[in-house]
Amino acid sequence: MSKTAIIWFRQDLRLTDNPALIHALQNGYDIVPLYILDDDNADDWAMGGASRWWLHHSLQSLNKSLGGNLVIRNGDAAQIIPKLIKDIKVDAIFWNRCYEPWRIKRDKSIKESLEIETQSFNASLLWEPWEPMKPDGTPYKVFTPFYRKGCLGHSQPAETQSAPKDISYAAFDARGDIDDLKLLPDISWDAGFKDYWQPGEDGARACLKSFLGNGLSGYKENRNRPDDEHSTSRLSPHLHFGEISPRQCWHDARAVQAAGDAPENDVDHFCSELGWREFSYTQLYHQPHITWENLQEKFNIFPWNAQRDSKDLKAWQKGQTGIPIVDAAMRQLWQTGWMHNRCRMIVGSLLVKNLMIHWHRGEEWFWDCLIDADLANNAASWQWIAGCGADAAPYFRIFNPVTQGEKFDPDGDYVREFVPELKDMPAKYIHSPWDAPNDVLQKAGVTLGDTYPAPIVDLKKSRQRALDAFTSLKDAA
DNA sequence: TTTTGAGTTGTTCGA
DNA sequence: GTCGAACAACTCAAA
Repeated sequence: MSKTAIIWFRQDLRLTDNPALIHALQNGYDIVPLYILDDDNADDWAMGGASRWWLHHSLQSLNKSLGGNLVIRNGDAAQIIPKLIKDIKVDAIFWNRCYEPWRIKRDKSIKESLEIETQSFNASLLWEPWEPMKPDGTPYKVFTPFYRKGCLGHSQPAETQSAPKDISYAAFDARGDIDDLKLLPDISWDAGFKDYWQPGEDGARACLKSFLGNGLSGYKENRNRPDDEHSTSRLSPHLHFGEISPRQCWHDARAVQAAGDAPENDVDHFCSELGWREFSYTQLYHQPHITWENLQEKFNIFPWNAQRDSKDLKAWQKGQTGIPIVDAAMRQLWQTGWMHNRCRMIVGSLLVKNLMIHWHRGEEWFWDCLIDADLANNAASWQWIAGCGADAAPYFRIFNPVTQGEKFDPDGDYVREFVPELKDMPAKYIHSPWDAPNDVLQKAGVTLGDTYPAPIVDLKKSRQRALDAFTSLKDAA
């Protein structure tokens, strides 16, 4: 007599190294693979537009790998799952854990309410958020000891498990249709996305392979260069949707090192970036309020400039600030659904410090626009750049976008790619066109305030204003 | 309990 | 052009 199990796919849209799936098959279950788009339970954090685009294509890829057997539902998982269990004769349900507060709450409630066997597994993290703890049992608040002692001192990341060879499916016809989830936008702002990305497990594997071959060696230095498309792994959306496991990224990178094809310090640095992802998840798990509340309470009285929200925020969002590297980065985000990490810091610093706009506005915009939008990483990183996080940048660390541009995009190629109005500007002035002599501007066909905006903010004055605002916090405390 | 050393990612200024 | 110091003081982790 065959047994049937639902495999509830969530942020683990893969067959390789998928513990819930492998567990079911090893224990002789026929499976019903299921995906539920559950906006009902998501509180403030229903998936953003760019993420939905990615999800649509990732589900199509997964469904293909599953021989067209993926069951699709839309709505409250707490109602859908009991109904499915009743409709199909199901003996067990298995899933891989998610760590967003709303999902933890929902999954716990579902687990308690079901009368069949349920079991959850770890597919998304190298270490569970409750594993790297200080000797006194509390979570780390500083990255370096968290990673070195808490993570590396805890255990080696588990080995990668192969994809199952044979999958037996339980008979079930009412599968539903991915198209009915209406994940793609009505207005086709996503036109450029497909040129840059291949969602799905095959795309994820290709992405890792390309990075290990082209980007890993030299990563520690080159990772800061937005003008070099191979300088970062670009694995973030694949990791977010679980199309590849962090364990595989870790072990495959170490294997390249063992083969002598990448220096140890580059591989260490890549692994520590995976560690930062773990750190974000640990923070969110132990302090679920970080999505909206300043981790450092003294920031609760910070004088954010609410008046600037409308005009300056729009200019920032649309890449029309008149500051080239910022505009290039914000347009990269809009066009490709992704932004280089170095640039995320630069645009974040400008928004929060120079424009003194609340980090919530940046958090919301990134949530909607990023294909790799991830609750833990997004919240923790915005708190970091705003200076109110657990292990945040010191307040006086305010990025100068001109200096940053000259340092990390020295030829201006990144700016030229995304800000074509400036494509004929010489490298010397491309990061600060307002400093260029008239004849240089004229030759490049640039008229500030006409063909390209004049800067919306004076960098020097606004820097000082931010410093003064932080000083006022200190005085108030 | 107390003490000590350290803390992702920067900028500016002056020698 | 290059280099080191100042930018503050605080919290965290661990001895």
